[in-house]
Amino acid sequence: MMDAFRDMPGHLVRRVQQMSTALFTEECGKHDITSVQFAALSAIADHPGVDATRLSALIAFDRSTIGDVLERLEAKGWVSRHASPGDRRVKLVRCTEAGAALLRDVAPAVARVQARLLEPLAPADRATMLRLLRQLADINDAAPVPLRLVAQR
Amino acid sequence: MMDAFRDMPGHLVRRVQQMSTALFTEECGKHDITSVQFAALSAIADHPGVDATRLSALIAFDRSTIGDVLERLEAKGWVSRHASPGDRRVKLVRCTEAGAALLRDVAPAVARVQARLLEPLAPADRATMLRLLRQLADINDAAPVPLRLVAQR
DNA sequence: TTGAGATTGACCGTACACGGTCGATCTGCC
DNA sequence: GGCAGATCGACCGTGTACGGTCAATCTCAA
Repeated sequence: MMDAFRDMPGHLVRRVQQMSTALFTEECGKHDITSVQFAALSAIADHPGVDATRLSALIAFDRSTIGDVLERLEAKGWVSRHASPGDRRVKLVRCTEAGAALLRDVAPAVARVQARLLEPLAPADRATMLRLLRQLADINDAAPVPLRLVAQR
Repeated sequence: MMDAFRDMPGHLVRRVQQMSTALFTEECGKHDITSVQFAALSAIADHPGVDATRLSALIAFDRSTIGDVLERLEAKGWVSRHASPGDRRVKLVRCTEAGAALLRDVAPAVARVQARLLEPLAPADRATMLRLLRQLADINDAAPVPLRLVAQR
């Protein structure tokens, strides 16, 4: 029973996530962007004029975290925030030209991260892994109450 | 190409890790322990008298992080730290009786977390997922230079 | 034996994760 | 028309991740 936690899916997922982050830093660090910032910027580019709450749902970020991330993206000149004309509570976020250029520049490096992450697996297993991961994530999306909200109580 | 990042393994792994943490909090939160603290305490119980550096290697924690985690474990009375008789730089960590009791108490909840995390998958897929995750983590262990160190340059 | 280099734990700074609160604002229902 | 309740962004506190530095200490080779 020694080191039982080594075989626990929770621990293994944490390890793989760690490898993923390390790969991202290695491939994209020179662009001064993190994986979290890339996901946010990417989603903003795909959804011009989103607000912070909708964005956090799109990329599964905590609402409390997204504010800081947006601030860093804005400081780097990759996004701009403007008050919504219709609702004075809302700030709409848009990708700037510099942000779009950066997305184009890092795209190859990001693709390399995804390839290298699954590279140790047999080719057939890579597709399986992707399918199973997507299945877990999607099922959580479709759940009547997302996990996070359950955990809150 | 809309929302391409949704299909990236890196993003999916982050999502699944998120679900794992949420499940752990839901099942074990009432014991006032996090998944990280559980892994550390569990490893300490299995390796009485480890030092912080060796412990961080056992559970794949950052050396900078382990200090804070140990401090919290010690504050809760679950571990004790003593200077090593042979090497005055080293502090040896041991699990206390209270720590051992807590490990026994949370064991069922931790088992539930692991089961619930893979529950959405077909029974055959659960074993596959576990195998592939383990394969990725193990290969990183066996690498001549672990990923983190590569990233450090 | 002594000094160069490695190792250890403490500490710092930045980035995330997430639960919670607050004031401002919008909504629908009475 | 007005108020209860929902929603928005900002902010706070704690825990984790990780790269980096520092002083104390150990090791080994010259």
